[in-house]
Amino acid sequence: MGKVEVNKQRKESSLLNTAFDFFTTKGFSKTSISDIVAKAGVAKGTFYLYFKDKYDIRNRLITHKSSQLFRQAALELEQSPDAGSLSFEDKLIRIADSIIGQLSENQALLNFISKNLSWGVFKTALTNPVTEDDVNFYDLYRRMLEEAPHGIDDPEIMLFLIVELISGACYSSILYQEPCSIDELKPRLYKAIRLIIREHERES
Amino acid sequence: MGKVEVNKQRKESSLLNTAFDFFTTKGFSKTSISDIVAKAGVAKGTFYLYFKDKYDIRNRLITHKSSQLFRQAALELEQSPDAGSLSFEDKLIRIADSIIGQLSENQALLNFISKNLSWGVFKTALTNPVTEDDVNFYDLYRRMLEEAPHGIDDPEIMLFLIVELISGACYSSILYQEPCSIDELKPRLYKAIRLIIREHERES
Amino acid sequence: MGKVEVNKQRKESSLLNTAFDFFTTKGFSKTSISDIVAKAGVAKGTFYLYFKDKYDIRNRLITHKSSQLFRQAALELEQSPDAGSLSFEDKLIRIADSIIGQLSENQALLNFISKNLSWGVFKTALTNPVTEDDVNFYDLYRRMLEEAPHGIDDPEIMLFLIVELISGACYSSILYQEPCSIDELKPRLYKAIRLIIREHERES
Amino acid sequence: MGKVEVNKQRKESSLLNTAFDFFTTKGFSKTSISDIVAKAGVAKGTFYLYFKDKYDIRNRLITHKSSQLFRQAALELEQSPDAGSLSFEDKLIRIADSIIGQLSENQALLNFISKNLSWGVFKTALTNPVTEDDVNFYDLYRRMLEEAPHGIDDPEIMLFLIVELISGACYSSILYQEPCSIDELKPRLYKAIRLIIREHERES
DNA sequence: TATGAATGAGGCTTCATTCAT
DNA sequence: TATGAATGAAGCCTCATTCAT
Repeated sequence: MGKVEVNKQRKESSLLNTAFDFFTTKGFSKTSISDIVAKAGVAKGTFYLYFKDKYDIRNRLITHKSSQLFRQAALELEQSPDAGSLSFEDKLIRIADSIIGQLSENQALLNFISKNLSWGVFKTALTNPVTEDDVNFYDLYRRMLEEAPHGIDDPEIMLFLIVELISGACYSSILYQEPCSIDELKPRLYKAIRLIIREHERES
Repeated sequence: MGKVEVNKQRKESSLLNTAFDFFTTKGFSKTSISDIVAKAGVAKGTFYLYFKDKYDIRNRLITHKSSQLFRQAALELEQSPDAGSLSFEDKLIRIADSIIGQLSENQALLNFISKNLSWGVFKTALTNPVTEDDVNFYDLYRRMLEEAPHGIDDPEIMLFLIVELISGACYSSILYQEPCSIDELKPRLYKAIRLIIREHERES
Repeated sequence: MGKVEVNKQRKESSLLNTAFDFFTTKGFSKTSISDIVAKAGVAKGTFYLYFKDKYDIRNRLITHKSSQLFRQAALELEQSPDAGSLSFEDKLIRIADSIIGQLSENQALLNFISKNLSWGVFKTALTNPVTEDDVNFYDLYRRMLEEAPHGIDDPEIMLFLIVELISGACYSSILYQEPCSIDELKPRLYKAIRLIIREHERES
Repeated sequence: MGKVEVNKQRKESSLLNTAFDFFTTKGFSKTSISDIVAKAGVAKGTFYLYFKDKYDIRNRLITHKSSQLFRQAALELEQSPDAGSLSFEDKLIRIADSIIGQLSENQALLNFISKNLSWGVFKTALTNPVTEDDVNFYDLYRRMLEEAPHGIDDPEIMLFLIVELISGACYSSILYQEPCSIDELKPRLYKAIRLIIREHERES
């Protein structure tokens, strides 16, 4: 609240942003604390007032950035005029499409996240928002599930399969155009996702 | 031929094996050249006679180990009594199953490969065997394709999707039982793979 | 001001002195940073807080030591009782004699400086004092020139010739008594210097 | 004589030439034996059949190259049409001029020699030719002295002073145009040399 | 005579982290 | 809370030289 409080927030933010810039451009292991504090304009010791160590700041960044990805996707879905009329399957595809879009436009972010992502970190990111405006994607997902007409078997496994498929596919096709560009891949990818969803839909 | 040549082979092997042990137990970045040479019983300088640097030995290991994974899978398929009667789809599932089996039993290998794998490296590994007994999986895959009854659309993309799905799924479920154990995951995973394959099968 | 500042000064001094000792006894290329920090009693990393690298500390030493040489010579000249009555030519000879004297008594210094000296470094040393008590010899030289009765043509070239002659002559004769001892050489050397000066004196 | 003998000569030559190329371009300490043998096309061990160590090849190069400098200067003087009519003083100036000319046109050589030259090495170079076609400059100098009309006092000291003056002056003015270009310097330099010579000429 | 694999000490430098101020 | 000087282990790599072939 007080000036002091605000100032602390500013410092932490500054460190996070600077670290993110370096991690995405130079890579984690080639970025030094010196780099970060120098550009953030604080003393070396100060870094350790805000973060336990180098890994701490990285993990906080990953969860925060992943969360923002979903936050943005959820927002886009919500604000879409036809949101009401979309099926569960369509909504998931929309979310996937939004995330792929964001990653395409921010390849540094994609690289940073993929290199460090695991389902575990991921789940944490989506379940335990770090900032107040981080989204709790799991709540959203649960709400969506309720709308599914026939119910979904093993919804977490289903999400898991989809996330892994997307994450692997994006990394390779966006960053290296391998085995093809993301645009060429999309139809195939989305079809595969739809098939996985349908497979999990409970027979009526 | 001579003693020298044999000795060189032994040294290189020794370095590769030792490095692999360290990479899989301590991790790549926490393994030092000193660690490797000390345990391999050679001088530090000797390391640089065989490998350009630390990254070089890692890449050679990844490609070699990946190749061996497929080699073993191909071998098992070939030696299977019912090999002749299997459909294209079934054969792919068998290969996947073999690889997942190997990775389940060698989690250190799984960890090492996943952390460092990309489709690019992967393709290289399968296309350009480093050792003479490394398998050229691409040839095998091409032969299998020919047997597919109706032909396959975009066979490389299909393989890509399957590989990414398996690789992501294995990492999380084998190493961390997240979101469930690999055995629980298998039915869902294999079903998803079958769906992807069918989607790529050309309509008759 | 504070303790810290004083401590830093002490550390830097300690490093400079220790480095000088090693450079003059073991030689530059055979002196390692390890040698220096070990004897100076600081950590290896500390060295790099004060100097960019090994070359940096060498250059700072050369300029500083050269400057001190001239500082001492100028001081002796100034304090000499007959200073006022000396001609321009005599003053230069006095300075040369003082420097040669110092170098004779400190052969390690002579060896260190000669091996690394060039007119460029030299001029820098005399023009840009590094410590506050380093002397600006160029100012002194300019003042001396004004006293020359008829004026001097190309005073910088003249100084250059004298310096090169002295520096080459000292190195060989002081350190190796080749082709003769410095004492035997002096009359010839000073005569040569006087001739060079006269040659540059403008005809009245 | 035999083929073997010739082959050995070729190898040694090849090593010397290659080393010279590297020393003059990369510098002595940054040139490795590996560099030399690789380019010379011989094995590493072979190097040590011809030279004791790295310093050995450097010293042999310095003496050889210095000697060639004088050889060429002596040759030019000899072939000059007016050679007969030149005074002792003029002949020395001619030699100096030839050497300065050669060094101007081969700055790499100048740099190499200056960095490593001392009167001791120099004298050795001129007294003990290494190749059969290296010149014994001392003999020539002695013959020239005999022609001097009145005789020369301390001829070695005189030569020493001249050599040191030229060598220092060349280094700075040819390589760095400091304090002026060699062409601007020449009149002053030659005049200084003439004065030194005259000073050593015995009064009749 | 010639090779080149092997050596291993040692080089320089970086960096995460601590702690006195 | 903030600083930044100090640490010192550890990192990677080079290279002159040797020696078995």
